[in-house]
Amino acid sequence: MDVKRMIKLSDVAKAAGVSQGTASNVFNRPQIVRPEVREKVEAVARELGYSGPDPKGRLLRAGKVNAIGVATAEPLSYFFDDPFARVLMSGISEALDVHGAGISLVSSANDEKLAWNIQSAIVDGFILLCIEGGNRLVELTRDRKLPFVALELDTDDETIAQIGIDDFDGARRIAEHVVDLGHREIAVLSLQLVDDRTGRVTPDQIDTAIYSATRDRLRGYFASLKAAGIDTDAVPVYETENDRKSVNAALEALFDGSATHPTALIAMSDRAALFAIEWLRGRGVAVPEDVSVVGFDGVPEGAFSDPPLTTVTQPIAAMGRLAVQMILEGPSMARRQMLDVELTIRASTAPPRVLGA
Amino acid sequence: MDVKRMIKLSDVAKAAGVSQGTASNVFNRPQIVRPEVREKVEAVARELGYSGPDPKGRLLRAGKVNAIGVATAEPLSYFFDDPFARVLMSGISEALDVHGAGISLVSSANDEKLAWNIQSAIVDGFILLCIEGGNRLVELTRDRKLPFVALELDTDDETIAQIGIDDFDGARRIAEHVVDLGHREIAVLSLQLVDDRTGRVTPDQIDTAIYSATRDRLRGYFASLKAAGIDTDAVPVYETENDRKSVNAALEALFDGSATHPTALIAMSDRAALFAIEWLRGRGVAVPEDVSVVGFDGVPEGAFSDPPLTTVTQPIAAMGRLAVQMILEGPSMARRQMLDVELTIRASTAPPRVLGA
DNA sequence: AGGGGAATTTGAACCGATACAAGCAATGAG
DNA sequence: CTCATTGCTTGTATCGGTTCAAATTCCCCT
Repeated sequence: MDVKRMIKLSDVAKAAGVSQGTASNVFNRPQIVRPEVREKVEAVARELGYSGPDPKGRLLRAGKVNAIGVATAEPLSYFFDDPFARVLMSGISEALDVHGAGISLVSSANDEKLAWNIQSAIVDGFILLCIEGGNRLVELTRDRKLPFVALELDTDDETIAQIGIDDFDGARRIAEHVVDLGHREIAVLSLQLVDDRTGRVTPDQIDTAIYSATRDRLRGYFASLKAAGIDTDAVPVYETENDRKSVNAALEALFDGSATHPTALIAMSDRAALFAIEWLRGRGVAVPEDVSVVGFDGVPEGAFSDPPLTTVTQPIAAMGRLAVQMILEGPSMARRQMLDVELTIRASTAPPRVLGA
Repeated sequence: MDVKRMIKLSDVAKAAGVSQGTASNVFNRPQIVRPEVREKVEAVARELGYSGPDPKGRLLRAGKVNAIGVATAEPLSYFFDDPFARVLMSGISEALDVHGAGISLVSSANDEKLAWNIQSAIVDGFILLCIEGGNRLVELTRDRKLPFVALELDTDDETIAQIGIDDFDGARRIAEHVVDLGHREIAVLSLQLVDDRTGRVTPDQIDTAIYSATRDRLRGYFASLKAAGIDTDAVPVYETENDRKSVNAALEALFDGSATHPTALIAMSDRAALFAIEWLRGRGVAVPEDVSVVGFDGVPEGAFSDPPLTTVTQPIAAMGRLAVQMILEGPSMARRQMLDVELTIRASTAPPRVLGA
């Protein structure tokens, strides 16, 4: 036998000789019950070792949990290890603290468990961190019929509440920075336009992208390049999977093949940019003297890389705060929020070396 | 009006012309219900927009939440901003991932809200992060009558399940390192022995400490100093509040007053040690050439400070994993677990400058 | 003493599910 | 043809509370 059955409110009520309703009031609205009755009930409760109503019961009746779930298709430790996630969670925490609400972390790298965890999470709403498997995440969450907002979700779907950044504008501005420095030979390390493809992209493939952020960033880059009189059809664009392997493959194609090479590399993520810097320095190519490199996202590591990375910084904490606000304030807010990004110019960019100098 | 009342299992059952029990089975043990019935129910559910049983209801019946709460008397963002907390949470996450359980973050800097949050958290157990206000936290949690384990709780209370480190041994070993280098003029930057007191401590105050970790570390230091033939009664020990202000005050007393000063500073926390290094360098005192400094805890920043900090490293992630295990495996485990620490020797310690050299 | 209004208390209905004993129908064995 | 089995299905109790209309009690006033 376990410790004998947990005693509950009705036990206390019976033992104190009052109705369950009154006992409930003793704990929830003590003012409305006569002091002597209250004390009697409290005494009995203490004697029986009863310490307040079980939240599980209250919950069912109340409906409100006072906690929101943050879900992602990664292991739980992602929330504490990943720099992006940490800043985001910090923003979320801040906003939630103001409301006195809690956070439930919902996650699993394994799809089956993820589904179950989302289905059974006890929360009032979800914030989805769609770094990976975003569509699946949205699909699963939609079934819960709770308010939710998606972050970093790469789609145009207007039926989903989401917070994003102005990809086009961010891309446009960083490309502008690059051409303003005088670069004309530019290559792009893109993220994926469609699944499972890497390598050089032809211009007409851009409009068939299924990932809208990739597409918009590309368009942003091209807008600035065109404005500078560069023939964008001739600009090499390589799709990568945002990992070292595919980035290196793209770099090999760009640098090993021909006599000339780009003087500036525009990467669509800081991660890719940092891989690129590493690869270049490994080859004795100086950054930014020989080749300038820019990223996108503004992860904290970019500030400490060597050289520090010029990039487009997302307002990550602000996104977190806004997400909480959208959940808690209900559907009164616009379904799609687009935040402005900031251009962060550090030391990975410089004017191109003058020929023959 | 809101969206019309959420439809529930009994609605589906009624609409499908089956009993609620059968409807429940369709979702929980589909194998045992005849395929045609199952399909009928599923069809009705889809039609009515019912997507699976509400976890709130299930919860009450099942009793198990499949999530554990991590509580601390700090704002929520503490979990993501503080380096110690992050490593700990990472360890907790790892262990929880294996069990497929979730995490609820329970916290609030405000005592009243903290109490409420702990009382109403929907969890199977708690891990208490007792950095601050540990006793209050324990008191609050005990009332929930759920399994819990306290981390960094500074007490000898044997009735509380807790995970700690061997403070005495860690202290002994780092002090040994210091005397082995040849230091004889040593000062200690202590944490608090009792509340609300800072400044120099007399030897006899040590045994009246209410904080056992502080006391044990001090005893550990003294054990090594005594073994090296140093008169511990003459060793200056300053209580600080682990903040810049009280650390600086102690340093002023140590370095500004007299002609001689210690050649080694033993701080009881990395935080205090890092403040000390900053203060010393601000005065043009070279670390470790003029003064060696050691810390305690092994926070990640210590590895990147200038110079990198010699310290006692706590097995933080291991503590997190163990905590989860203790909660999930029930009371079968020993109530008090003491983990070994590791001596991390970096560049903030060196032999003392030879006089007149 | 009687009446009216305020202050408490009661009892039962819910909240949304799961579990389990008991019922029923179909199949197989004897 | 009857009795067991097997395989679903049903009905109802239970999980642990909160809520609210109705009933009761209390207090004060005329």
